[in-house]
Amino acid sequence: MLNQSSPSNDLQTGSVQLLPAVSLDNVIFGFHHNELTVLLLQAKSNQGWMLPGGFIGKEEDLDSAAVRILTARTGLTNVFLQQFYVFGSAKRNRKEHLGDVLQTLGIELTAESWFMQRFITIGYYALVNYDQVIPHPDETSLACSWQAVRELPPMLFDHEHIIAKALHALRLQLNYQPVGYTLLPKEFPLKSLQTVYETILGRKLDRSNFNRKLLSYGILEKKEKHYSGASHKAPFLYSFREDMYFKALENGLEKDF
Amino acid sequence: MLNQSSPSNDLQTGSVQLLPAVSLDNVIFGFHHNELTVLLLQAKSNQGWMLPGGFIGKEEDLDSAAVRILTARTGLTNVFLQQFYVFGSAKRNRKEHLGDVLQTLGIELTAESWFMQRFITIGYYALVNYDQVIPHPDETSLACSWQAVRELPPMLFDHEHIIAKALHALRLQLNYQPVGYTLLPKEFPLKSLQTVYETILGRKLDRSNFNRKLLSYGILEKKEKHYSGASHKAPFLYSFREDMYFKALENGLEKDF
DNA sequence: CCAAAAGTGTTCCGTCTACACCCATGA
DNA sequence: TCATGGGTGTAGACGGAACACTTTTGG
Repeated sequence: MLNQSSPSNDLQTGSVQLLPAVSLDNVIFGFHHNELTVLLLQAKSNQGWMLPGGFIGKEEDLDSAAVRILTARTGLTNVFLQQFYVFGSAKRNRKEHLGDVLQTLGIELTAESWFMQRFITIGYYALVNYDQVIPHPDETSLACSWQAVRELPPMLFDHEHIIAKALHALRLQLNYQPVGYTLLPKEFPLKSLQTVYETILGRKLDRSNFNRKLLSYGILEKKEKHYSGASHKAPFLYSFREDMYFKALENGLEKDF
Repeated sequence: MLNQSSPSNDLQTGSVQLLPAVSLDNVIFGFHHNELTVLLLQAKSNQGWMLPGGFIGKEEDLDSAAVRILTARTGLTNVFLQQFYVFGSAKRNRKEHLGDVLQTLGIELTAESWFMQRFITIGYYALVNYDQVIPHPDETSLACSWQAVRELPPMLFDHEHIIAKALHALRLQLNYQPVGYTLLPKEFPLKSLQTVYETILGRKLDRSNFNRKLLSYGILEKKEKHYSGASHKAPFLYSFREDMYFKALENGLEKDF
């Protein structure tokens, strides 16, 4: 019976029964030093890097599993997290590496082992505030740390491809949904938000036009000036108007006149 | 062992081993009598309607499975077929109905039966030429036929929701990818393409502006006039320039000047 | 000649783009 | 007072919406 063949392992979820053949990988984007970064795990076994992922409980919603996995590595709850693609090529070779990982854990492998079967993986991407994350490696990992998207370390499996696809989805999202609420601190100068956009899109934007456009959406609220001590005009700080922001996430961005 | 728990049934794929816990549903859109239609199956057991779906072979690419399932019901190969969402709520109740379906087939059900487990399903949508489809019901179905999207019959499971989500994805696609190649005959008047767009979007478009816009993409090629016998000016026929069309599918639509 | 639908042109308006100009700040 | 970067203004290009006018066709 299927139930018996699933291992009652506690890798991810205590002794909960897991859905077989399906995994989930989170591409967690942060923003630091004007760079777009991703939170990655480094495998103990062979020093390769991988996305924080996991499996889905037998009676667990997909979205809940994604949140659970994200929370386990970052400590965060309540972030923007969205499914973007299912990677289902039959040749997604987990196998040759996964053997190493599991041996490190002392898990016995046979040809029919649950872990050796073919997996499809569901990709989610998240946007989180870099400063609020406390990276937690899991048992199979040497390290859990941020890496610049522009110069990724050697990645295992097809995870480099998954990141590329996530970035593509994120760029599309910019066109019709707001971005930034979960990436930036509560209050921020417009220039920071512009840099976020520029970083995601990979190109420069015109300051004047960017300001006008973003303000026209009505999702920003002007706060007091911020004196940084630099020898130039102090910029105004802004915060997102939560009600408007989430409405815009649902319905898409449109100017209201 | 997992292998033994999967049924060697021949519902979908002969006696091939299947991926457990994952199914795949195709939303196959056609276009007929100025209506957007979907190809549906009617269950023998309770007369409810459902999407043509199936399971994935143990060593089969996801995309290949989607094509196989589509081909089985339509006879078509080589159509536009695209993954759009994974439905992973734990409460996706296949169960109460699936029992009926399987009893009709004489398959024995126990609580631990393979078919009774919780499934996630991967949604694909397809755009096909209505006239080229020869609907083939499967063994569990009374009928396989086109139904208007605007007045769907009573649907089983969450399939009405899946169709709604597919339509939404299709509408988004119109903004940055061309549509129509697989929906229309090789040569067609611009008015037909406009009706396709209007049907998908659910609103009227201005004829003049539509023509200008579509022609500006450079994916259409003007052919000879078509005399229909109606008492009005004969429209020019157009065909898609395949090279341009597929380039635009990849890179998105942009006018080239 | 007429109705119907295709084809073409025009005007209006809002948005995007590029760039210029002024303002505040600390050195 | 100077350099730096923030804030604001503006002219031109571009694209979408609405609508008018012309052309072709069969009756």
